Amino acid sequence: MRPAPVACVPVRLVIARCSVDYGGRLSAHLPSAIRLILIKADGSVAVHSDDRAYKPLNWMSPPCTLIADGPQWTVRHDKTGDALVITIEEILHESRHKLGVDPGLQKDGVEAHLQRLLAEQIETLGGGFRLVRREFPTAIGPVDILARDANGVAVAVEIKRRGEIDGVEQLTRYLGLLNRDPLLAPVRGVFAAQEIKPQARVLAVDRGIECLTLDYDALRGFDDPSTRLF
Amino acid sequence: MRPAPVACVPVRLVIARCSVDYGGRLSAHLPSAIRLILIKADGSVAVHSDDRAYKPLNWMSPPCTLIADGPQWTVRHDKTGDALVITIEEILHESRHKLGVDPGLQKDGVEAHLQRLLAEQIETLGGGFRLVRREFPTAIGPVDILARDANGVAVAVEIKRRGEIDGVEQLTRYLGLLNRDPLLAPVRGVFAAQEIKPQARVLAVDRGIECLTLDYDALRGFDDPSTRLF
DNA sequence: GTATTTATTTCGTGC
DNA sequence: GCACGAAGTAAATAC
Repeated sequence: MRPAPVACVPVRLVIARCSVDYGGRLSAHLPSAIRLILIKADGSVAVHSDDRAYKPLNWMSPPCTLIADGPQWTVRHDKTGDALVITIEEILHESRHKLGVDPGLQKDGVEAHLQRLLAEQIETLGGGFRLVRREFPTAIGPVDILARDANGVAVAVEIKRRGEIDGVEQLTRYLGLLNRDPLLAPVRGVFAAQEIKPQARVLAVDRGIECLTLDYDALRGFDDPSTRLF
Repeated sequence: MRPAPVACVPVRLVIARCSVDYGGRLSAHLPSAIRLILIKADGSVAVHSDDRAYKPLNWMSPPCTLIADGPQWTVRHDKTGDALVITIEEILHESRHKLGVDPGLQKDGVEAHLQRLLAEQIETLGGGFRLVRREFPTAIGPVDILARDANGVAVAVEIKRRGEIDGVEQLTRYLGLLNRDPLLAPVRGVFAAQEIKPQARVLAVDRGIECLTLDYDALRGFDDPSTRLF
């Protein structure tokens, strides 16, 4: 778990003519030039030129402490002692902005996207399959996909990018619960993942759960591109 | 060679409430929040929260093109077609700044530097050692240093900052090849690194490879320290 | 917790 | 231009 950013400390943007020295695992020097200095609420300091994409010319990662002694700003790593020394010659712009806590990135090449693709192409599970719903609610959390097979039998699908034992355990818990519902029981279980670990497969088969290896590219190929943002 | 930044295009700093979608090798989504959008002269766009150090939440690397259609900013990669869609809800700050061309980072202390220092001070390996050449070519790649010891026996040196097992494997392959050459065989092997992992050391010794821990500061001591900050 | 593998890796170097 | 290795790799995952 990454430490929560201190929301009351604003991000600080400084445009300045400066030179920079770094001493740590390596030594490095930046001659004088106008650069962007980005000081984040997490304490990190990054010195950017207007090229090399998102990567700074030099930086210090948290946990670190910035001490400004006149025009000499020293950023020292709290643990390793690595130091970044920024010598400010002229400040051309400075502003501070409160960003607040970020909800963070939702990566989707992962489970959620696989879930959507599989729901759209439910017959990947077998001919005659029909989707009941995604995120089918249960008392212990939502099942990724609930479907009915060609015979009308309920099928609970747990989707993972990489199928491991805990995913099988999770699906087992859902199946135990769903099978208590007379409107659903008996419920088949399908464990679907891009890659299923041998141990997980053994456990699944032992519990009567079927395994399905998902071909992400193939699923994406059948996708209707007109319905997507990209 | 990276394309020269277009100096007349200023870096652009935007603080905005926005949501972001990315579609490329993976799909990703950022829910609405206040973030820093950094648009550099090289065309790159980076969306930062005020944590996770220098790494943006999401970004697009050059060469790419930003097209602003009202509040929807689409950054499309010119070659792969990957797209970053930033939906702007509110702009809280915007400024542009001309940085000019950056003289760039002068690095010091990586493998290449260790190699140079050791080649210059080849007697670190033992009295009477002579350098044959750096980057001595073989069919499977160049050996970092080839030398002769005081008895004229060939010595192949593999240099790493951190000595791990794969470095020993690499040197082993070189030695196997070099020892087939009657002009060189028998060839001694030396595995030199600032830090050698115990497993790597055991493997090296087992294969008759000598280990040498490099003292970077001592090697550098022969260098003129007055020109350095650290 | 440590060790190993991945990455929208990025970045440099040699061919 | 492409293949390969290194990175102040960092971050996620296996054990």
